[in-house]
Amino acid sequence: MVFQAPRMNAQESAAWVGVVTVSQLLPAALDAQLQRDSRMTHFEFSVLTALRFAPESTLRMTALAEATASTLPRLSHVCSRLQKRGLVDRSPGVEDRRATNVQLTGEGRRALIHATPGHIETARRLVVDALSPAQLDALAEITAIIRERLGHSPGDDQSQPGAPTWTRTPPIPAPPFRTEPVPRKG
Amino acid sequence: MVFQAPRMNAQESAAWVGVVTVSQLLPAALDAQLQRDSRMTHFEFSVLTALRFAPESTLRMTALAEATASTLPRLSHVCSRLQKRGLVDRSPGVEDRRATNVQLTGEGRRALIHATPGHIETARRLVVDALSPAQLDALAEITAIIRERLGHSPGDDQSQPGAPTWTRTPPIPAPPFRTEPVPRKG
DNA sequence: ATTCATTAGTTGTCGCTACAACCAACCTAG
DNA sequence: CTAGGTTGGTTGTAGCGACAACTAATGAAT
Repeated sequence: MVFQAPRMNAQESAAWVGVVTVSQLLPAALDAQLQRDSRMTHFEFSVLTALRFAPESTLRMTALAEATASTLPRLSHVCSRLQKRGLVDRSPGVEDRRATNVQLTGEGRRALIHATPGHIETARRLVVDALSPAQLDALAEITAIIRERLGHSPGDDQSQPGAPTWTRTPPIPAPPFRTEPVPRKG
Repeated sequence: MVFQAPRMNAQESAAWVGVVTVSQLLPAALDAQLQRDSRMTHFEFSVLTALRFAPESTLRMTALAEATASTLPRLSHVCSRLQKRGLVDRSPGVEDRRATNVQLTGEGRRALIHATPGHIETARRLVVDALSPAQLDALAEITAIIRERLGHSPGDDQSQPGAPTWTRTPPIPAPPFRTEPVPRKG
């Protein structure tokens, strides 16, 4: 294994500083917009959106954690608050009684429908509409690579083939927004 | 101004979800590594690094806020903690007595020197070494565009020519790492 | 000189998240 | 059936960041 110099050239540094800065500012911007316009966190929005596209508008905690690239403890706290606000319901699982099923309520759906347009506008204004199609492709590819790297921790060397290579933060992304005018069936 | 559909196609969605997911996971990963190995936040690391490359290892709060793409209140809290830990000193300005000059202490420099290699390794492992030179260029360009968009808020329409176009989160990035083998003087 | 507005920074409070500890249900192996 | 381990989830705590309110110093206008 070749030793990598612990320094960066100008090209590397520009890319690194860029991605770090955006990673710092973008979440804050998304939270600010959603808080201001819809009184919810971007993470809460992600949770509600994940539920929205799930069958029965219901997911168990583990699935929800994967869908939002989050952790159980964080999710548990957030769902408690969302439940207190009446945006989701929680019920123990029937098949496996350890499980907890989280369901989007009518009020939750309404809140989400109210929040979505502004959020997508923000997403367009800050990122999507600012980039060329080629850049969008590049960004998707680059983030996919980084996400894969983010999956495994540094000490995670006992890679069983076929087994998941990540420990805590699963690489599965949040569900994308509904794409395009829905294609006709048949 | 043309109305933009509040939906995304597959291409847009992939890029958006990608950048959001990375923005969520990358800061956590950086914090985790630095906390584990050096007992400091990534933001604290940024602050110390900014000071390290400043003349006299000193910057006033405002400059430090710009250098770290942060806000005064946040910075103030962080500097208080860093001072308590003996990593920086704070002294009132002489020219302008409202100002506060923050200086890196010897101990702060030592802590930073201890932390830096591991952090750069992490940066390489997670991002830099995973991307081709073309991708690094693309990433730098894309993040520059997004950063510019992140500068101005949506309601910020009274753009005075020459005046800064941002309100709260200045777009100026943190100082890059020292580049390449240092060029010989003369 | 007095007033008012602006700039620089600090502080208080609240909400969110990470981490660790914990509990309960399931699932084997004996 | 029961002991030990694993999985699914919750809770407690401590620390960080956002926002607003505040103080203090500067500068400009009268």
